[in-house]
Amino acid sequence: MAKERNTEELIIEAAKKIFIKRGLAGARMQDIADEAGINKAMLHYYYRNKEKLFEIVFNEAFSKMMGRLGNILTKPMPLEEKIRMLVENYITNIAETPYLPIFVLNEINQQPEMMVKKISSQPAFPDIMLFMKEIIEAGKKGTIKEVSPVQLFMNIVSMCIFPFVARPLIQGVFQQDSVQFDMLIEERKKLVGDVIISWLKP
Amino acid sequence: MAKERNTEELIIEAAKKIFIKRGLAGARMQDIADEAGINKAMLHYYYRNKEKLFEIVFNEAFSKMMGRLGNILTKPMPLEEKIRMLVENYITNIAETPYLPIFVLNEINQQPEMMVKKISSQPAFPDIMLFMKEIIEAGKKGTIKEVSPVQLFMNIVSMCIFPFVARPLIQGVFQQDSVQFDMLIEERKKLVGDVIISWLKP
DNA sequence: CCTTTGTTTAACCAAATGGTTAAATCAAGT
DNA sequence: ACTTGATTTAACCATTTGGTTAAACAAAGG
Repeated sequence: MAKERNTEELIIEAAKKIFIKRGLAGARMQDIADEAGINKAMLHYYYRNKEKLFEIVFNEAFSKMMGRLGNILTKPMPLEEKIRMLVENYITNIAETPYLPIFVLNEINQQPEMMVKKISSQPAFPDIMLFMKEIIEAGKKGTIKEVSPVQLFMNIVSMCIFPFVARPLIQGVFQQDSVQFDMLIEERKKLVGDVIISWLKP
Repeated sequence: MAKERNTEELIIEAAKKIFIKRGLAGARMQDIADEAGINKAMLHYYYRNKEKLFEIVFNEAFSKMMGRLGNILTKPMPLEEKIRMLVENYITNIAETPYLPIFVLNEINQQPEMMVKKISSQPAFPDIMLFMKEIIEAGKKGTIKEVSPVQLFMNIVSMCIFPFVARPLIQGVFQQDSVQFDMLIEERKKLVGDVIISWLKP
């Protein structure tokens, strides 16, 4: 009955590559089939249609992008150390799949309603909520300056993700080749922490 | 001979709306024609083909996004004040056309080669280069901490632009309605300046 | 009035694209 | 060997889509 059970896997891997590169509108089913080295009909046999296939790819990409934040946030350690580790870890993780952010962000902007549904059904990011509470309490206690935890979060995530999203622009404007760009990113693993911590000093 | 000379303008306006909303791959020529309230053939009559039309829209969007930086950078004033004004002004400007950044960034990532060509032919952003020199000198003089001007620039632009690019995500995760989001942005006009300045304190 | 020249439209076209199907293939189970 | 049920393929289909064209229209100029 069952043949090689990895046709499904082949398809998903190929779909990831094509969708993330071209986006939902720009991706072609034929290209995904070619990338996987299989017949186009197999895509529909295993995953019904383009949207269903896209949904799987997108959900995984989305989880990957968000999940990387959580696992740091929960660990118990001094706040400053935690923020520094969060930044370093997050940048390192993104650098492994640098095209994920622009893909996820663009598709989200293409269908903002999807976001509302997806978020509403999800566990509401308890890690992030806990971290925000920690920030508020540290502010009241005087350990750090009192700041809006949402703004803090936006600042951290902005400085971690944006360089990857704007990579071709940055390389163009500042005339940086790929090696130089990677060095900038490496430097930011500490630098972004510095920026945030200096801002939070009471 | 000539009828209403604003058909060309109608087309451009419609093209902007559709391209910025859907991207190059997602935009449909028929939708642009409908938006402009004219016959589809007119698009080709005035602008040859989809790519030519897109190029016009993209170039204007790109210039708009970059140009907004320059006009602040050149004015002579104390560095701290200049940075604060730059941030406030840039955020205000982006807020007027909040969909431009994700559009420009996504299309750039879709065709990174185009970036190289476009940048190479442009005046190389002399405003930005001057500003970077000013940062280096202020660092040597001890007015501010010695930092990489490229990193400084990335930090500023990241915190200014990213919130707009990630808007649906931010609203979802932090359960912010549109009014609340606008308030966050308003707050950032000063806050981002604070973050940068505190980091630059010697 | 009629010619001329730029503008606009409806109809049309070929290629691309997402999706389907009927037949072929393959791997057990008997 | 034969049956059975899942898997795979080539050919096909309907729709969409970017682009074209021939004819209609409109506004001067003579």
